Amino acid sequence: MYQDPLQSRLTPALVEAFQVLFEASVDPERIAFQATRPEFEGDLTVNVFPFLKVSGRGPEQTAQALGEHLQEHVSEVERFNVIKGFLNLVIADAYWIEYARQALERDILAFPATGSKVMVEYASPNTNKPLHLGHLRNIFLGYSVSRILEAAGHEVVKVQVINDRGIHICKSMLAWQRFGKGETPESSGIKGDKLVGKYYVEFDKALKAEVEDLVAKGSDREKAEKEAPILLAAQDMLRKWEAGDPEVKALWEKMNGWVYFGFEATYRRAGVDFDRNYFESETYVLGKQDVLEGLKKGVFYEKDGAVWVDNTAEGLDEKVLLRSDGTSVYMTQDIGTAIKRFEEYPGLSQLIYTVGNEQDYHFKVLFIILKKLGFPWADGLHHLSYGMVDLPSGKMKSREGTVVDADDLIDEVVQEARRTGEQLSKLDAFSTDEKDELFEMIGLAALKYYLLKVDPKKRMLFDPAASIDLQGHTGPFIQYTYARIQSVLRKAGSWTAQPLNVPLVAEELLVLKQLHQLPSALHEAAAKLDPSAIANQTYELVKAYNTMYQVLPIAKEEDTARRVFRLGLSKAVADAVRKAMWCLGIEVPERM
RNA sequence: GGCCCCAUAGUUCAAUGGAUAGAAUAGGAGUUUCCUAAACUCUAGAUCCAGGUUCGAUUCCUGGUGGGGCUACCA
Repeated sequence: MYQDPLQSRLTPALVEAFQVLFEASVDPERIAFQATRPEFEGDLTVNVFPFLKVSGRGPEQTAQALGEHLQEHVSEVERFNVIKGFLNLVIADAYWIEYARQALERDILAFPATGSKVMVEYASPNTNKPLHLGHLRNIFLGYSVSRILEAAGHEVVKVQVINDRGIHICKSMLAWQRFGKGETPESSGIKGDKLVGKYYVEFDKALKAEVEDLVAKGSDREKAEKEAPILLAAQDMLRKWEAGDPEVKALWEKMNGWVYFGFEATYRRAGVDFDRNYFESETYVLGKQDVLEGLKKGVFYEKDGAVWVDNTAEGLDEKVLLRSDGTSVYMTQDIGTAIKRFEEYPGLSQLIYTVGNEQDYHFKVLFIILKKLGFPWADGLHHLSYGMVDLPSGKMKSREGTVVDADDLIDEVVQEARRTGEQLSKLDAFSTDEKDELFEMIGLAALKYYLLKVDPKKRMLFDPAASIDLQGHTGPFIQYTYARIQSVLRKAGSWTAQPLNVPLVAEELLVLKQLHQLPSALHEAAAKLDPSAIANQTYELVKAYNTMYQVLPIAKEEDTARRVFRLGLSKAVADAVRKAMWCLGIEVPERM
């Protein structure tokens, strides 16, 4: 379990106290600290209820005895008070002042290198449609987790899977061939992924028309939906693709090229990148051999000519891995791709799949299979499962046209940032380019923070109005605080940090306590693959800072020692905020 | 049908089994001759229901209600 410096100082002292006072040995893991509630005096609280059996005394007596021991033996503990079973410890100012000094000198959000290498997969788009809001949660989440793991000392490999083959892209290709009249992104001015998406919709329209036509002619609807000529033509195209037909391949390459170019533009604007792209067209053949070997080893079994895995002992079902005609299913290629990745990147300790929770079952099965196949790395597989994004109007459904397009959404948040920014008219000194850059930064911060402040596991509601909010618990609020500090530091001119030897005032202490919590939040975020931990603690920190800023003079403080201390604290907060936001994939401006 | 996830102020989100359940937003009241008011202060407002475990349950267990997802020799 991770402990901050204070806790790792106090824990052994408490263990010792139990030994000395009660002749009892307690498991250090069981000693839990919590921040003292603001209505009581103290900084850190130890709850002694769990140890009453060990101490053989009442809660007050136990806490009192422990408190006395700590006060005597731990220099950081200045005094304490006991309320019921709660031992509230007052930590000496010297500790906090020393922490402020350290935070000014080093990056408190950089953990020592662990030597372990982690692969994070965080996008797996199909190439027949542009990216939407759901992809954005996926992308921002995965990117942030990559950065958090990096800050936590791991080496990270960021990858995406591009589903570039299959019936979906053939549908777009066929519709373009029939109705496109040679339209290209250049000729139409339409972004490549949007153009291909347009023909996917065209296909769907044509298919519906054909089905209606067939039904009107007396055909059964279900049958018509399976046998509409345009659908058969698309299936035929897929077969030609698999057979390597040069004409089909050329068209496929051309249209996928448009899509990649479009995706790249969106990724660039969103500020994310990948170290390696996996294309389904290259990986879909993988896995078959591995399944056959598994069959030989008796891990799988054959039934009606198909290869199955039996996971009933694990509480799951049986699942086909190879059809009776020998062809693969999704699971097959995922098995093969995982194996390939561990071959390509020897020594990977973890492979994290950032994929929506509708695939929970799929990954449970995948991981069990790889374990059954005996791969030692199978324990390092992890599904970072995130919840769906709902709209106020309900679920996003591409069929009903209720999806929120990623590019449009980014445009909107940036526009909103512009509207507010122009209104506040604080930016007169900015050039047009500088303004553009700033509004882009603010808009994206609003969007990213909105999506990242929520526990990834949970389904969330995307309220467009709230997502472009720039006030309150938002990314722009954090950016604003950062810019504010930079402004103070600029105005302060040059100064030299020096230790403070007068008591801290309440507002300074609150800021320091929140700053002190930030590394723990990073650790939690890394352990749980949950950016919301660091997002929320960063918010707590800037809130405390703003309160201090409001009530205490900083650059204008007349007492020099206090002045440089507050400047130092301000800079330490700004540095930590910048790094914390970096962990979320969010940039911070020097002015706003 | 089977399996999985979720339920907290009007709304959107927090809360390692611990003290009087925190924020934001919307509502009400204030703060600017002073370092950026995208800020700050005050105010009102919530654990789906019923059992159980525990010194102590929003948290764990069982049942119920409501919502969502998965459950093809489709991709």
